[in-house]
Amino acid sequence: MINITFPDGSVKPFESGITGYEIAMGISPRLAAEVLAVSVKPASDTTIGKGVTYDLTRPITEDCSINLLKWDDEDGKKVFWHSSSHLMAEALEALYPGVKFGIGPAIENGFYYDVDLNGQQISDADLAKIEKKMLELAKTKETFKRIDVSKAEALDYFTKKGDQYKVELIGELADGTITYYENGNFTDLCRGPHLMNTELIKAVKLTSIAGAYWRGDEKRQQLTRIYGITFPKKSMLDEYLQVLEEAKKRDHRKIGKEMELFTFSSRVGLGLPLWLPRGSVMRYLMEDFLRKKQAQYGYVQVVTPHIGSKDLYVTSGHYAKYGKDSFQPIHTPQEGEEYMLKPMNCPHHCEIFRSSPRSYRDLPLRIAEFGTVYRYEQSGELHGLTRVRSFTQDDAHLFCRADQIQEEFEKVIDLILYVFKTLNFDKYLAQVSLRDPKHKEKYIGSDENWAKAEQGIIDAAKAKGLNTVVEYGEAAFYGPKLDFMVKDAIGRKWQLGTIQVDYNLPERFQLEYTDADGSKKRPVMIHRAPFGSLERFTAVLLEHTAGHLPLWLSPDQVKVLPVSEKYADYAKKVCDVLKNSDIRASIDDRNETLGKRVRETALLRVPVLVIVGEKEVAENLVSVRREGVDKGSMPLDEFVAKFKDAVKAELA
RNA sequence: GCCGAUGUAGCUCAGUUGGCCAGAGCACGUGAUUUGUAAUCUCGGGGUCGUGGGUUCGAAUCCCUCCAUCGGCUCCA
Repeated sequence: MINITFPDGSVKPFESGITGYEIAMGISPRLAAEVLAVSVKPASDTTIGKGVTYDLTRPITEDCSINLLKWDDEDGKKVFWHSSSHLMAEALEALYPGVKFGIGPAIENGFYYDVDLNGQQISDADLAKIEKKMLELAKTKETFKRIDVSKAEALDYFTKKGDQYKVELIGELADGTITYYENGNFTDLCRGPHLMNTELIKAVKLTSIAGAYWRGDEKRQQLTRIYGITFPKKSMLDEYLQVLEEAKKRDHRKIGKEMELFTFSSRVGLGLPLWLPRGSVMRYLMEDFLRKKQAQYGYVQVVTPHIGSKDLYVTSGHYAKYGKDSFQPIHTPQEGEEYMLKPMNCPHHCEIFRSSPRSYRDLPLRIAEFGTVYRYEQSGELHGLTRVRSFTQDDAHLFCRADQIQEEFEKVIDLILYVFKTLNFDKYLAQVSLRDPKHKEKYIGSDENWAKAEQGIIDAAKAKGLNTVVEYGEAAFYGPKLDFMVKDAIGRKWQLGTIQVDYNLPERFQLEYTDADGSKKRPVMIHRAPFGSLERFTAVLLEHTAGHLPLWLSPDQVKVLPVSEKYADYAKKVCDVLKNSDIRASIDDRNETLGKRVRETALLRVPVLVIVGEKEVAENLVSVRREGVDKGSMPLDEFVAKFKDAVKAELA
């Protein structure tokens, strides 16, 4: 007998060898029909991490805690999509004889399979045919069978089949750990786990075809990657397609153009954004917003140049690591003198720390800068404002003592949460990235410091009540970190806001402070950026809000529209009053119908319209429309007061 | 950087198998109209069909080069 612990904490005994499916059936047949796989974490495994996902038919043979995975669980979806990729492979094999398979994993939204079509061509037009075949096969309720095989057997099978990719993969696996999965006529080398059968897959959409190198190595064979997504219900697919459609509408590149926020020019250069006047208003507002808050949190603001001598980056170590792939050094008339565009602000800030002797009383020293940095991203990687070659980080470096890490983290978390709240990101998750405990040698800094910092981060996240996941091995070589993942209005995830501990740069720059006992100590450095970069944040914010920015951040807050030219003078007067009250207002008294001007203003996403005509002039009123909703008319001063209150409420 | 697709007016797009001076809507200019909450009407200007080369009697259309955009790959201090 074995003891199995359920998510609610209850423990029940079972026969050893019981399967996830049998356990689910024991609870209810309805649950069993819905459950996709089971997460098993042996009692002997005392790490914080998740369990291993088992097939529902795989025997469970030791004391463990389990979690029955359904569609709503990330890992449940993974199994579903992984099985779907096998189903697609089966369909491909049926339609394209001789096709060879690379790898076919589940990804965040669906799955893909890298295939070598053996000289055959495939285009978008063929996808429908493959989808149809998949659904046809799915209906036959093929079971996924897990089979243990020996290495020799597996090598023999795929060598005979002529699939050199699988042969290569098998070559790297240890004998005794190799499994096949079989569905229908398709046999694949696969660790699993999989669904019980294909019938659960009710809706299929193959989304795109792309080239991908075998094992991501551009020197090797190029394979065809086919992307797809599947669902257990047809309605879910429809919903998903609708979200895609919505995402297209919210594309920040499109909205940025419509709202006249930013543009690009190939003559200026790839990936170098030009902020237009309206976008610049927005950007300065974001800076002011954060600068003000940071001042409250004890930050000091600095300004540093856009270039630095090559030596600076040799010292920081970045030259050795990234120099080759960066913008190359700038030469001067002086022989041997070289400067680099700064790829980050930290080295400059380290030098600011060094500019004067520091005492433990000075710590934490929080140095902030909206620092523009330049990174030579590969041309194919550039994308709107999310991936550019010049961007401005809302950067700050906190120099502190080891025992201050937790408190500093807590403060930064507060700051980030304030930013999220003000900009209406209400769904987020914190990811704590720690060392890989099995490979401590990969990281610099002492064990003691790492342990202290990691615990500090975890405790800070807990103290702030964050919904947290811990990932081992995800830390940078120079320190652990905490990242925020936010979900936008249509459910997409973005990584925003990051806090990182750094043991490396203080060492390289020989940073020191004098401690209470007169001894020299090395400070810890924390990098943090709530927005990440103004460019990327703007992109995410535009997609999150579909361009309907909060009032305080709208480049144009109010548009004043006279019903006809007859009321233009009154409209001008109203507009002046608004401007004098620090409201970003402008007038549209063009010789166009009111309907047309309302429409155009709405398309520019100006949040508030003030309309004045005969009645307003006579009674000294304004008629107000906010985000398409008529708010009726009111005296001008009442409108100003209400408007200011609304802005204040947003920033509270 | 690599693979694939795309590139026609400021924007969104038509342009059949190569064949009259290359089209539409919006935007822009003009005149009329003086408008009450998402598109008033008139007339007009505007394009080396991404670039350079080639095939052809003839190229937006076919071929090659380069550039850019989009989707992936790789990378992300």
